[in-house]
Parts: sequence; structure tokens; C-alpha cells
Amino acid sequence: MTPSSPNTEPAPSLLQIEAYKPQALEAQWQAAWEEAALYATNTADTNRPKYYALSMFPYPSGKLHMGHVRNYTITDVIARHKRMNGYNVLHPMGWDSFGLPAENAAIDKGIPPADWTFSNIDYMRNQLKAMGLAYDWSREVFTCRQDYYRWTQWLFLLFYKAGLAYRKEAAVNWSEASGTVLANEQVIDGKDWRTGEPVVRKYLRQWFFKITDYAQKLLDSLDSLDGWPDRVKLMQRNWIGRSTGTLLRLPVEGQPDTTIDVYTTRPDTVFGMTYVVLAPEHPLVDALTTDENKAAVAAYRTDVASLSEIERTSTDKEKTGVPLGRHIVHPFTGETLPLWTADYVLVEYGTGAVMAVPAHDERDHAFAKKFGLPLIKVIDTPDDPKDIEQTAYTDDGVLVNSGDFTGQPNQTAIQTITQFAADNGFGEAQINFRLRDWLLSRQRYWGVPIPIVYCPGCGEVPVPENQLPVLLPEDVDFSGGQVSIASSKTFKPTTCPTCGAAAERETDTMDTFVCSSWYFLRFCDPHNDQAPFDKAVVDRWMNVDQYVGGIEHAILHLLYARFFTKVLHDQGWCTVDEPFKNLLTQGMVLKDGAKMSKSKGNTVDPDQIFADYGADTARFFILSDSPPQSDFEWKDSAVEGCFKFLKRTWTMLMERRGAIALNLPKPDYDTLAEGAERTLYQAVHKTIDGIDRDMANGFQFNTIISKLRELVAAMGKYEPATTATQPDPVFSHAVDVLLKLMAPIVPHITEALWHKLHDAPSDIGSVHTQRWPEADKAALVADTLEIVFQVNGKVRDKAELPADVSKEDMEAAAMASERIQEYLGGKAPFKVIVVPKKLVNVVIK
RNA sequence: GGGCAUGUGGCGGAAUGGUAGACGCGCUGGUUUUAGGUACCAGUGAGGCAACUCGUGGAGGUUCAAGUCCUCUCAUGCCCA
Repeated sequence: MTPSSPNTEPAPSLLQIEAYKPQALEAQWQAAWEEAALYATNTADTNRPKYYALSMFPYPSGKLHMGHVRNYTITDVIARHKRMNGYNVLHPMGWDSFGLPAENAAIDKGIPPADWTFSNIDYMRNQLKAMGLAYDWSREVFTCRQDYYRWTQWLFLLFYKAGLAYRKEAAVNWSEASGTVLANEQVIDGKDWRTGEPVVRKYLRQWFFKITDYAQKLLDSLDSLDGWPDRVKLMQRNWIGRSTGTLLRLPVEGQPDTTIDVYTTRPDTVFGMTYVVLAPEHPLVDALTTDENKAAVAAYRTDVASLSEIERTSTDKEKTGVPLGRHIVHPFTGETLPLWTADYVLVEYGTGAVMAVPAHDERDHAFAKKFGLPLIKVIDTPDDPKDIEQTAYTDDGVLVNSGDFTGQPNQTAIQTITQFAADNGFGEAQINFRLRDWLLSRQRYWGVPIPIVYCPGCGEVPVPENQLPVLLPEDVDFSGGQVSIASSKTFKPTTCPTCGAAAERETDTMDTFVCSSWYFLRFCDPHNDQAPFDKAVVDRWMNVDQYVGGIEHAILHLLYARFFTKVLHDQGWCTVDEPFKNLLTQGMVLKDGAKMSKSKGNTVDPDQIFADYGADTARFFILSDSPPQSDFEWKDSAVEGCFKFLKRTWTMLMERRGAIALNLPKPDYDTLAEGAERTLYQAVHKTIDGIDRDMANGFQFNTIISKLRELVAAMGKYEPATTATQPDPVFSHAVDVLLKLMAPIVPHITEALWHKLHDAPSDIGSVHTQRWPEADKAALVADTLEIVFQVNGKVRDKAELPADVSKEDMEAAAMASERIQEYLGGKAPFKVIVVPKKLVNVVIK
């Protein structure tokens, strides 16, 4: 690739050209940027519009993996692009640094959790710096440090005072593997989300956040999140699980003062109820079991206690249950129906009791068949009567066997039956949510201590704000395996903040998802020691304009963070009530078709890629082949290809450095005559325009990169009008634009070239502080267009026509085509469709 | 079982209803005093000497024109059961 033709002077020897050596160059520029504090954000600067770009901060597990590289590169390119477009950009990074692996390391290796955590952080911070990420490191936060967690405790107390944090005895998910309880969201398919080990049910007194108070708000404002992927919103909608149904109070036979509340979404089937089931844990089971059934019920409840939720509710599982020996009175018919307890009913959902309609519910059907309970068909389709003996009929129809309601369409009967129950005082319409309160206590050491004291006289007492933080004790013994703060001799005994009497501290710590539910607020004002953050600063910087992270947090973190933001909004701490305006969920990084994992042995170590090719190649490659939302297949040969591209670009520009001057005025498109210069100028501006559109349209980095490759190829083919001594204005302009367009993706090589190709490097500043190029609209209109001539929709000929050709001239040109005439065979066309600037379709019969 | 998403060359993937396969990987051929795994040039959906025909999981449909819109169907993945 030489600028002059082979017949003239030979090109400068390759020996004279500095080779592309990314490792040294990258370290050099990283140091220079840090020295110049190039990426520090002045949050008080109001001259420019703000832009807050955020990656989900990592757990410091030890080393970065390729998923991190992908995540942070995406956000970094967005942040750099916005900065070049005139925004004051906030792009911080921190550490979600409480959590179980640190304890396990302490147990296995005898290293204190803090030491293990901070040494991992130091290693990973260096890796992030080696990637050339434009973070404002002065804002780094650590959730495990007391300057952060004192405010996590403070927020807990804010919730407590607002009645949104409370303690109750409940059936909870106990993970034996993690030695702690877990929130519902953290149990996936009956297993611990982190370890994949089974979860069992236990009854424990635990702390909860009252997220159910916000169920409706969390659901409603999903509609306003236009910048979120639909599937994430749908998953949250399903998780919140709002249903409208009917609550019925069923009187117990012989005990008119006792009623059993059942919740149903199918009140239209109420006449088909043939028995009622209580969850084994239902508080009325004991009271309602007759003496002769006591033993069987007790035995059954013991059996059930060991089963997980997934085992209990699996449709494959053989139904089990025992009768209580008691009956209820059907409020519509007056008949008596038996009460049972069975494990397919869960105490946490609805009222913990269901009216069983075996003819119209599959689970009830299976149960009734097994225990010989009767079926009554109450919904049918007259044209096509249903047989409910074999399977339950769950679809719509008309009511039968339903007293006064017989003949009504079932959708109508849902209303009329509910109304009847309400009018007669034994029921009403009710909205129910699947969402449960957020269980936040963890019986673990490495977390935020819950700031509560138990006093024999005063009871549960919150630690006063001025006594925060409640410090995590260090005198705990890790040698025994299981660790909690309770093993500290100094931590638990204390005095009551209210009465001064001897008291005990709560020894549970908080779920780490509490820490990550507000870190995006802290980043706005990370060093505040008077409050978690200043409202004015947060109001200026929130919400996060672009949040980027993995789809695995679709429910967990993203739901909790929304909840926290809404509570803080309602408590007057911030104006926004949603934290993340736009959300990008990036796909996984795969190798050999599977997610990279140590157990599969298909991991690629980022350090190795940085060492072999440099960070720019890694960044370029990880964005190149797939759109950010899709999974990305790692291919070693493709990495090599990206490196070669950067090297080729470097070499081409360095060879032609004599023809390049970066301080020339932009060429005037109007004065460029037909020819290579005009064509190159058009290619440059078409590239700017295309990349602008790809950025605006969901950050399609893969197509952006293909456009950059095309531009470099076009520049390579172009022969600068002057050789090594005089600058070529159009080529120089192309270089200027190319470096700016590539700068967000490959920040080091572009910065190096930006300085090397400039005559006076000292006064041009960084390429990263340049203004993003603007597409010259005039150059986007090609001088001529290739117009396609079709016959019956199939391409038969093409012609180069002037860009401003009229529809009539297009049609005339098509009809003049010999090829088209051959197809016409002398006949007149049936119809001619002309699409301006595109094609002519000649329709023949 | 329900909901959602995705199906395009050997592979990753491009295509506001308007030339299917951009760009890359791989492969084939060539050039270079290239030691080699380098660099560059050309080619690369299938069939055919060619004209041309076929082709976006499958079957229908709408349209002058469908990868794109509609209906059904199959497969895979994810979420919820």
C-alpha cells in the first residue's frame, strides 16, 4: 500500500516507519491521561448538558473475565462518544465488595475477607486501567468500606422509620450451601441463584423490606421506561404478577365465627367447588383438625417441611394431602364440603388456601381423581360439550349447574358472582400480587450489620444516626467454617440507645443487593460525609442516562434498585423515581458455542489478550462481530484479524504522514471536481452519517466497525494527490475524521496517531477532547445513482442515472433498456412501478 | 403447559417492504529474495460452459415487489409454571 505508483519514486522503506507496538503505546497514553485528569468529571459544571453512563459495578472476584470486558467497553464507547458530542459525562466505577466468596476465601485460605477483597480490587483496578477505560477514578466507591456502608445503614433506618423495614417470622428459603436465607428473587428453580444448590424451607424470624407496598408503582412506571428492552419489562411484570380476582370467606361448619379466606381468579367456577385446601403451614390447620385426624396431619406436615417449593408445585409430582375431618359451608349452595391440607397450596401465595374446582383446574383435577373427590362441571360450551372426567376444562364457556347464574358467559359471571358475594357480605374483588416482601437478613459475616439493638425493656430499637456506622467486628474466627458476627465477643453485647440497659445487637447482615440498590446515587456525590448524597447534586445528575449490564439482573438488581429509588423519591431525597432511563442488556460472551466458564475450560484470559495484542484490539474485537444485545462468539482467528486491521491502518497512515496535515481547513465540497478526491470526501461523510445513525439506533457497534473498515479500505485505495512532501487536503480531512470516529473504540492508537501526524503535537490537545465530526449533508447525496430495472420484481438490468432524475426519465430509461425490451417481447407493459431514486419495476402478464 | 425471543453462506453476522448475504473469519488461486504462521491482489450462497434457475427453518397468504407484514407449523433459547 504505497501512495505513489510503482513507476515513480519508491515508497519510504518500511524500516523508516515506526511499527505499531500497542503495549508500550497504551501504557504511555494511559499515564498521560491520568496525569492530565482527562476523565475527571466536574459535577458542578452546568455549561454543558449532563450525561451519566454506568456499567453495573463488579463483584471483585479476582480477575476480570470477558463478560466484564464487553460490558465496560460498551459503556466506555458510549461515554467517550457523548463527551465528544459536547456532554459533561459522568462515568464512574466502583466495587460491589461485600459477599460470600470473600468469606469462603477466609475459611479456605485463612485470609481475612477484607484483605482478600482489597487485593482483588487492586488487581482488577489495574486491569480496568489497562483497558483504557475513561473512568473518573476519584469517585471510586467500595460498598464494604465504612464510609459507604454507614450510609447503607442510614438508609435501612430511613426505611425502618417509614415502616418499610420490619421483622417477622416466616417460611424462608434456607440455602444450606450458603449457610443463610435468601430472598425469593434469589431462588432460581428451587436452587440458590449463586451456588445452584437446593434451597429448603425454614421458619425463622427475619428482616424484610416492604417492597409489596410498591408493587403497583413498580408495575405502573414500567410503562414509562421507553429506553428499556421489552423483555426485561415483561420479566418484571411477570415477577410482580398482578392479578385481579375475588376473595371469598367460607364459613366453617359448626363454627360460624371462623371463616377461611380463599383467593381465586376464577370466581365464575365457584359452583364447581367440591372441597377446600389449606396449605400445610396455614395457621388454621391446627385449630380445624379433628382429634382423629391430628396424627395424620402432623405426620404429613413433617413430610412436607423438607420439600422445596419447586418440588411441591411441580405438575409432574404425584399429588399428596390429608383431610382435616372438618367441613366448610358453600356460601352459594349451603352444601358442606370437606377441608383438606395439601402441599400444592403454598402459604405465601394469596391467602394460603384455595377453593378447589377439579372440573376446571388441572391441579385440583389431579388431586380429586387421586382421592376420589367429586367433580362438578360448571362451565361448558353448548355446541361442543366438554368431558371433564379425563382433563379439566380451563377455557371460556357458559355457566351450567350454577343456580341463578346458569347461562351466563363465564367472563360475565366473574363480575356477577363477585358482586353477589360482596352484596351478601362474604367476599369482594381483590387485587393480588405475586411479589413477596424482600427478605434482607443474611446469617453471614461479610456484609453490612443491620443497625438494630434488642433491649429487654424497650424491645427492638434502631441505632441512632449519630452512632453510625455500626462497625463490622474483626474479632471473628474463620477456622470453624460457618461464620457470622455472632461469634464476635465484642459485637453483640451493647447498651440500649433508649434506656441504657444492657442489650444485644442484631447479628444478621444485609443482603448485598441492598448495597447495590443505591450506589448509582452515591457516585453523584461520593465523598459526602454528612448524608448519603446531596439532593441537589443527585437531582442534577440522575437518572442514569445509559445503564449497561447483563440480562441476569433483569429481576434481581434492577427491581431492587427501582424500589430504592421510589422510596427515596417518596421520602424527599430525590426528584426522580426511576433510576435508569435507558438500559442495555448485553449478551453473553461464548466460546465454542457455550458460555465461558472455568468448569468448561473455554475461558480466554483478558490479560493474555492485552499482552498479545493490546487493549485496543480487545476493545475493537469485542464490539465487532455481534450487536451488543446478542451473544458474542469469541474466535481467536478473528482477534488476529482485528489486530491486523489496526496495524494496517497504522502503517498506511505512517507511510503517508508527509501527505497529512491535521490543521488544514476542511475542504469545500462544492469545489471538488468529479474524481477520487470528491469520491473520498463523500465516503468520509457517508461514514460519519452512517455511524451517527448506528449510534442513535441502539449502539450497533458491529456495523459501525464494518463502516470504519470500509472507510480505511477506501482511504487505502486513494492515492494522495501529493507525495511525501506536501499535504493532501482531502486525504488529511479523511484522516482527521477517521481518528475522531475511531477514538471512542480504540482510544490509544488514535491518540498516538493524532499526535504523531500533527506538525505541532503540543498544542492540539487530546483526540478525546475533540468535537465529534459532523456529516456534510451535501456530500451524502451521490452525484449519480444506480437504478435497478426489474421485470415482475426480478432484477434484469441496471443503469447509472443522475441523482436528480425524474420519475418519467427513470421509466423512459427502463423502457429503453434492451434487456427489458427482450422480456417485453414487443408487448406493452401491464403496469410500471417507479420508486424514485431506487428502481423501476415493469409488470407484464 | 403459558409467555417472550431467535431461526439468513462453512462460521460470526448485514439488509427504512425495493439489487439478499455489507463487514469480518475461514477457504481457493496468485504476487512478493515471504526462512516460517507475514504482507498484498483476486475469487468465494447452490446448480450450470453459458444464458439462466434456485435460495433467508417449513407451509400458506397479502403485495407490482416479502428475510422484512399476516396465518399456521417446526426447532432452539430464555423467563414463568
